[in-house]
Amino acid sequence: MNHWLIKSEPFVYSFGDLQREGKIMWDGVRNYAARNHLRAMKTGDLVLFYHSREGLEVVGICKVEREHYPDPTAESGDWSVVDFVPVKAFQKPVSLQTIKGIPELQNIGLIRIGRLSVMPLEQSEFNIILELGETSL
DNA sequence: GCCAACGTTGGC
DNA sequence: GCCAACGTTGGC
Repeated sequence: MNHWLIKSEPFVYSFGDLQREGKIMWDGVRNYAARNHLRAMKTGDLVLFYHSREGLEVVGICKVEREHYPDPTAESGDWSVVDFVPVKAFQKPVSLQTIKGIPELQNIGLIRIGRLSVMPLEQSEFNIILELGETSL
């Protein structure tokens, strides 16, 4: 089982939207690094959901329900989507500021590669963020 | 609104 | 195949 973190602008699509709708096809990724991470996701992998631009915090957990398939919104190029379903919202959102203050989290993509929208996490990193969010599976 | 970081494009 | 110019993302 692998662990991941995805970013979304909440005014475009929020974790609350995912909870309401029950499922989302994660389309529109047009960055090769992010696409390759999508393709590496396996059914059941756990994914943290981060709100970018507004909120700036990890707000919930979702999981991969369907592994990658071609992005139907792509007019050209070789792009992929996966389907996510919500698992649970964090008891307490974990802010970017908090994450920046944790030495063990300095290597995550969220800190190191600001523009990356889909990134892998070590299990240890995933667990630390869950703890900070006062949330367990 | 600014700007740093990064990816992409296109001329050579 | 290099690299300058440009566009986009996203924190501040």
